Amino acid sequence: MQWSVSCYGLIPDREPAAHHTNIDIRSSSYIPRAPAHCRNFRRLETQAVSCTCALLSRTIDRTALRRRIMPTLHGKPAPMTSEPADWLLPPRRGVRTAGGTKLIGGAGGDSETVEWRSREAERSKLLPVRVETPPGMNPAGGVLATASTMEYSTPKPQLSSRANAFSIAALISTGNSKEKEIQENTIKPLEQFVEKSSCSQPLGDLSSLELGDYSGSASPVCTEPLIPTTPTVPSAEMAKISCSLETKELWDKFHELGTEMIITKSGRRMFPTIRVSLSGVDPEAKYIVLMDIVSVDNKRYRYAYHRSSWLVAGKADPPLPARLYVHPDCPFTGEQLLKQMVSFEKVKLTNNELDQHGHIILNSMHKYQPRVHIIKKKDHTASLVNLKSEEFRTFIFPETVFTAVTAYQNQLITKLKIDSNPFAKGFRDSSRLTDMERYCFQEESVENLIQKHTYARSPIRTYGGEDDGLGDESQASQTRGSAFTTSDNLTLSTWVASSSNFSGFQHPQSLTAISTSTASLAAPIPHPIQGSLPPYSRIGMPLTPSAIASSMQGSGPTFPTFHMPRYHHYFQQGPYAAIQGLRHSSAVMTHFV
Amino acid sequence: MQWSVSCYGLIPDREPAAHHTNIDIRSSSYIPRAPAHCRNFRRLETQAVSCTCALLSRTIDRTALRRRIMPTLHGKPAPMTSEPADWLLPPRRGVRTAGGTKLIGGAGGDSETVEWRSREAERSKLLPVRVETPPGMNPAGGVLATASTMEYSTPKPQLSSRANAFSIAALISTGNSKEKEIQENTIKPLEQFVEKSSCSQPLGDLSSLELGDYSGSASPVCTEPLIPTTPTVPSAEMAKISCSLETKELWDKFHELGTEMIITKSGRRMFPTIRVSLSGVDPEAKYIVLMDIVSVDNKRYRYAYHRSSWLVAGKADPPLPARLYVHPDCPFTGEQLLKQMVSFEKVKLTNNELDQHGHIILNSMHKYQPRVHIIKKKDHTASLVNLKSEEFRTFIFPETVFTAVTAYQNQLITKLKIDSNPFAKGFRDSSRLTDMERYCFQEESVENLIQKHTYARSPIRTYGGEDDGLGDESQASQTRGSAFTTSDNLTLSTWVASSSNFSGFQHPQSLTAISTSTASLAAPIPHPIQGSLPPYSRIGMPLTPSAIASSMQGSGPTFPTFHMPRYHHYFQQGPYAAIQGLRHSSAVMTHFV
DNA sequence: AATTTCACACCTAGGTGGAAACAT
DNA sequence: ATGTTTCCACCTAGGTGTGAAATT
Repeated sequence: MQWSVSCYGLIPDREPAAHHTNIDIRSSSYIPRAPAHCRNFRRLETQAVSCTCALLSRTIDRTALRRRIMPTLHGKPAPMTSEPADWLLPPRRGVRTAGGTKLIGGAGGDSETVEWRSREAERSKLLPVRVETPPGMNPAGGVLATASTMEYSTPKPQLSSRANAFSIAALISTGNSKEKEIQENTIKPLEQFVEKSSCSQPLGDLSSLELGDYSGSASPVCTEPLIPTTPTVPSAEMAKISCSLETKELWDKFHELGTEMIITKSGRRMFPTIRVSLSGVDPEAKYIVLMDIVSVDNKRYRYAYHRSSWLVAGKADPPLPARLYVHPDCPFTGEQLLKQMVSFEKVKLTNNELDQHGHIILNSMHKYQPRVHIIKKKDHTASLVNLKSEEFRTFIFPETVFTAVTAYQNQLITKLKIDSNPFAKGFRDSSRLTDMERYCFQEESVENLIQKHTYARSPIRTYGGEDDGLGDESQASQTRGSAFTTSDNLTLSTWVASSSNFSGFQHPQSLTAISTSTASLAAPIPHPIQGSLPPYSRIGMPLTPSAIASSMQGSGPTFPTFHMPRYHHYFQQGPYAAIQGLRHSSAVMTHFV
Repeated sequence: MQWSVSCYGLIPDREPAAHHTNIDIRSSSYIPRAPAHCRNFRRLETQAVSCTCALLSRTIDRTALRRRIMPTLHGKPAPMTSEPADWLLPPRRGVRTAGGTKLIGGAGGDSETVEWRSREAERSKLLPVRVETPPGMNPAGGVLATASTMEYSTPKPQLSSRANAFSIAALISTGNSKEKEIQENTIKPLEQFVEKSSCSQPLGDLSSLELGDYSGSASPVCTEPLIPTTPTVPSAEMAKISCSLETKELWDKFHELGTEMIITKSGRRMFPTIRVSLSGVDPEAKYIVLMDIVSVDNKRYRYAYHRSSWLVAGKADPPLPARLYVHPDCPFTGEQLLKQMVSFEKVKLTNNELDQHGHIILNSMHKYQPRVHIIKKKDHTASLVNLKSEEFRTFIFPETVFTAVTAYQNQLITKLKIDSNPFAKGFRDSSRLTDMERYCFQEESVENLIQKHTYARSPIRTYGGEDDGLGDESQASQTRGSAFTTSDNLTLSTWVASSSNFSGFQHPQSLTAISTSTASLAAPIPHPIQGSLPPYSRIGMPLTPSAIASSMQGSGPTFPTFHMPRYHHYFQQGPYAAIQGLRHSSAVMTHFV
């Protein structure tokens, strides 16, 4: 069985033989990506053209098969008879050249059939994964979602059908009220777990926080605390601080599907990135902004491919050394915080217990909640270790809950990551919006939308110096997070010392909806920042307690610098950041104001 | 006339036709770089193989001709009869494949001859460019330099001859005593200019520094000061500070040839990078480290291609707004400065007077001297504007003098940049050291040398956290710079205010040799830091005086962070950084110690 | 059988010099 | 005739998911 591909629009002075490639998809030797002479096609063409011919046909191994094909069985009524191992994946990307794409061959027997079957099956993954099919949803699992809820008519049957099924548009809540309502009325599986587990957990030994004493150790091995939800009453000054999550829409998209974050030995960035805007700070004061990630519950999970859902797989694995990630630009002046957002794009997650890079260490298949802390450097004459004088507040955004994984479980998460993370652009379907589709629906291309939003708004989070046209998504929506604050004598050292205890957990139940808050969040139970200390500065050394402590003494300013690469990077982070709603959920969730 | 090339060692399953390319070098259409199917060869082969077949033959335009061929006429006695416009450049890079290289064709008439002529002529550029042929040097200009001074026998005549002429080894002072002595006894043309101009310049109006008053303006247009060389006596504390230039050998190499730095509208980095190590600082104190670039003299230069030398072309152009470049990691703690070097790799040079990015603005074809300043943040309660209390010192490394250009003038500088800047690796001759040469001279490959020096030494400038094997050139040689210090009431504001005056200049005459200093450097004339203010922080805004001022108030620490990409980047910066001497010129040039 | 690791193609982001086009 | 600008191929550096292989 052979597929062959012809690419149009190539520079004409190449030999035709090089343009035409025959690949035996049954050959025992797997063809990795496009061969060099195929990849070269791309270079011969314009930027917009993606042509990876060799990938039109390939075999997949068991694991990939199970992950990619099996989940779709659940949602699709079409009977599956053949062994999954015999299936073939459809081309991972469509072939699109300047002149068009044409499948020439494809003379396969059952393979071809199966390929189409699985392609249809994949389309069924359009809608968010649910444990139960919610009322009002298509029981079949959303095979028709593309056309029905997104108001797209059926796309071209060949490559574009699958491509469109996973298109940005198909995965976005574009404000279409019908789908919007359905989603809001539906219990998301992740939230089910979160809320169930949070409710089942007692408050626990949060009161016995001062047992351990690792504060003097350079590399204390501390365990990860659960989320304490009952903060003390903050000082009036700290209470005024509010914190909003940038790119909330993107986070929401992931949250609906059940966010997963890859963890690797060498460390993997989070995507989406935690980005917050702080307000209510004193422009003259200095602040430390940091984040950590704490367990949501005491459970280990597994992903049931046949049900496309997460299941509890038992008790949590032994806790790992907890780490703080201090923002590399710390300390900030209040003035800075008011003008610019704080992006934690550089934080990395790892499953390596012995990590020496200061990455945050997590257990795979566990559920986690990132937290953002802000500490006021109140006393610049503070000693190195005695940090009892500083105040801090903690903000939690429930939509940022995620499951740590070493490989993606839910294919929709993979798809959403690919479509929204610019670094994964190489895996996108280049035929997402073909010329035909644009013509048929008079719809603006994604690129146009991005451009519009890029230039229609003025950058509010940056100084105006960089005239490179950045500023897209600068008014992207935000959401105010719930805040836990303490101004008592709990310190970073205490966080370290106390983190060897497992604490009870109660997830903020009312925070899953935007713009609401409950007074129960202000219960006067201290909220220690717990965990071992992160490495020192940019140098890669573990941050010792004294190092973190010394970083908070004094009132030194962040000296002016000229470059903003750190803030550049994800200002445009793929289609989502730009085209997802301009709403700004400005409701401040702090009840201390 | 046609050249054709056959590349060996390619992956065998490519069509032979694709391996063999015939290119009419007389064709009117210029072939830019290697065509795609030729470039592809490179990908098919190993990393070490570079194959850009199409460049074996090409025509060049007038400008390139004048710049590249004409200079070689001067040094070469061979008579030139034909018009330069008819010449052909030799292949810009050699063709080297895993299996070897073979010139198949080459049936040209005079073109071929001329090509060989110019190739030989290029070899004459081996030695530093000199205005006068110094005694002891080959009067012909060094055509035989490769064989004679480098103790290489005549290399292979074809591609490798030229390749070797520009090899790293040929351009390095490898410690070979014979050449070393010759070089040290020779007056370099740039130094001639520097010293002549410095001597001919009166001290000038250095005393009338406080005339202007731009200190309150956000974007004051100030002129660039000449180098003041007579500092006041520093405070005892500041006098202890010494500053050494990292990668001095690389700077020396460029200095010998007459360093040129490209300036572009959008800004161009410096190469080599200004990197200094500071010692004698108070570990507990906070410091600001910044740099600026000042005119060396009041002259404009032009490059005489036919003489391969720089000539004075008249008085300097009107001065441009002077800019300070504050190191983006400021403020530093003294502890940090003692542990790590300060790299100004991100500073950019521009010729755009209206630059809004905070890049340093220079006049093309003018000679400049970078300076490094360190300011102690003495009083953390200082007001925003009143900065009269801080002390600072200035360090000048004469080997970092350069001429700003919009296009390289001296071809040897181009060659050295290409060979030493990793970003220019694409322009390197892959055949610099062929297998044959290695065999003949039992010489270690450049790669081996780099590797040796990479792993033989332990990193001393970084914390040990990053275990990625970096640390090469970590003990690379340094040289102590001359220091100008003041502890009087001259401030950054004063620098701004006074920079609209042209000041006299006296270049430190004794600093061209390592480890010497003259007492005249300590003459008690204030050394203001002058110029307009750089943009604010990473945000891209011009740095206002108050911004720079506020950055120096308080005693706040640089908060610990985890990543050190900024310090990674140029730790390995091409062969030179690694293989150029392990000497550490540790002689401290400050006479205040 | 489930999960983790690894090498790798393919991106983003941006630093190089070359050559032609442009400006003066 | 000389100097400058622009575009581009070709690098460095590193962030993506992929699928086979390794590990548990």
